[in-house]
Amino acid sequence: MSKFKDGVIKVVNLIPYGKIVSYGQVALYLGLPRAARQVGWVLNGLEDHTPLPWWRVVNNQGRISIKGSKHSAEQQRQFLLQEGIEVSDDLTFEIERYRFIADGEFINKTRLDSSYLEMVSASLPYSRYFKKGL
DNA sequence: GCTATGACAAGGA
DNA sequence: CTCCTTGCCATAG
Repeated sequence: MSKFKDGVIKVVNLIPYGKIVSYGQVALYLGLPRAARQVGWVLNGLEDHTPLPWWRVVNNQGRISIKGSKHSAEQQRQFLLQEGIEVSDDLTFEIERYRFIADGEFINKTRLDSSYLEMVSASLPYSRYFKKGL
């Protein structure tokens, strides 16, 4: 198990029921703001028995962009619908309505160092994924 | 070490 | 809105 893969699993497991995050967000919470593609790569390679709410990770444009073989986009849509997330037939949805925003408790559990948080909180594109108070 | 490969993201046409 | 391009970076070969 690589550190990156462990991190992805850890973060995704912290996403609450009924909430979603983008691949880029997961990468951001891992300390690697531009590693969104790798997050998808890891999820694609998960073993079937790995307990993980992988369906809560979606494309930042508000659509399901899964391409894996073991799970279909429609399957992910069904999982999301079960959690009360309104996903249209064309696999799109209002992402900002359901997006998870990192709060204090989440930050503690992810154990990100303060310097990184400070840097990322000052960056306009990234700060919106963290709650204001931090 | 080097190249190819993505369940991505953001910006432009 | 839909393409298309460029930037990205952890892994697999």
